[in-house]
Amino acid sequence: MFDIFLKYLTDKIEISSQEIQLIESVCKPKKLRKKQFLLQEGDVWHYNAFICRGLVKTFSIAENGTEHIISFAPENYWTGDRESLHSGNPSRLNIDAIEPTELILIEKSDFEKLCAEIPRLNQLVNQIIQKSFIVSQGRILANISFTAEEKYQNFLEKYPHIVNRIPQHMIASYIGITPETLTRLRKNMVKK
Amino acid sequence: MFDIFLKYLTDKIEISSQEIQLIESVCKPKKLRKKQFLLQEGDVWHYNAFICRGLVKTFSIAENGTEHIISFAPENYWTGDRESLHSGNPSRLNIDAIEPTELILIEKSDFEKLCAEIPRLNQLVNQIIQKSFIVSQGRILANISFTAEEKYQNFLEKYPHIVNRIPQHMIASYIGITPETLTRLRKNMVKK
DNA sequence: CGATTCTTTGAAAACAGTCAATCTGTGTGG
DNA sequence: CCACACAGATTGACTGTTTTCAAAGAATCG
Repeated sequence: MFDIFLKYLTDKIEISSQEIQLIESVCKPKKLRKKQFLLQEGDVWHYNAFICRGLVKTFSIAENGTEHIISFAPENYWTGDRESLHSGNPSRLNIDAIEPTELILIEKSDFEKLCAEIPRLNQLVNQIIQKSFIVSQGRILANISFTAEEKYQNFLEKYPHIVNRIPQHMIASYIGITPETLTRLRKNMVKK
Repeated sequence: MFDIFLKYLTDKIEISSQEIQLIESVCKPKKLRKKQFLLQEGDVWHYNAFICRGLVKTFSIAENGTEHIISFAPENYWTGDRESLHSGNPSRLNIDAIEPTELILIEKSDFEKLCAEIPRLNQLVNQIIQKSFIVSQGRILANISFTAEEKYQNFLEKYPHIVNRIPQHMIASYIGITPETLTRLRKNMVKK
């Protein structure tokens, strides 16, 4: 499992074998079964999590019980709740596994030490956060300016690699419409 | 104008007088009249911009000419297009002044030098980006899970300090509804 | 196979958008 | 200082889209 993470890292930055050892020493591998929670509302999140295999989703649950999906994270993506991680407050989010998943957890304090020791890693992390921000700005624009159909199209274009691994009703949740509406809108799209 | 920026900085991080000189040497003050563009679609954005006084908005223009507002930035906020800044591609966004505005521009290359020279500043920048990301995640959740009325309520709660400086139709644009719908929804809220 | 999860369908109701007209307040130029 | 122009807000009537709820069909998994 660590080898996957290592491959990801060495693809992005140069690291010495000493640094690799340091990193490995703080990595906690974890496996999730389908539907198993990685983070549950009310708990404090204090990790950085890297997905090696599988697929998880981050979501919030409304008072009426509806799930609203904030993000998907397949292999080679990071996940977690940065808000809870940063503030130390109980999370309002949930993360669970859509597929059986293998991931690596790094404790907040360990991760900070790593970043202090390995400047390139620190840079990488900051780049990732910046990129996440840019992506989420794009999603906001889609949210406020696109029609339901355009939002779906946009999703298909942006995430072709994971579309067929995600049930339709979760895509509906992600783009902010009901599953029924998505069904109908797809029927319309086929016609054209 | 620089004094405002300096106050902001010294409130957040410690800086030596030498560093202050260095910073000041790369700051370009700029004034905008109401409705004046800071950035126009198609241009490449290569600054970091700090608002000292006034208020600007960042928006995208749809094919039919509708403006979709992605963010507001009043005094003591940063603005710009991180996507264009990062990629070097022409921007798809516009930034213009809602109020007469005074701001400070720092060239991308100068800014990078500053960050390299002043680690605390670099840290501050990364914190700001991380915070922006957390905020935009919250906005996405609001977008996909709230009703129009809740979105408006949410806006009032989150931005009380600037609500009365922003015309209603711009708030409507920001939350992704038409100005007419906002009018009606406000009338409903008064009743209760 | 049986159970569960996911998708589809239908009909009605709620909601939001469009377009055009009117109203209100502000500020500028004569 | 007034009148007029302009931007912004509101209203009405209408249309179109999306949700809701309930039920029935697929598909998948153990």
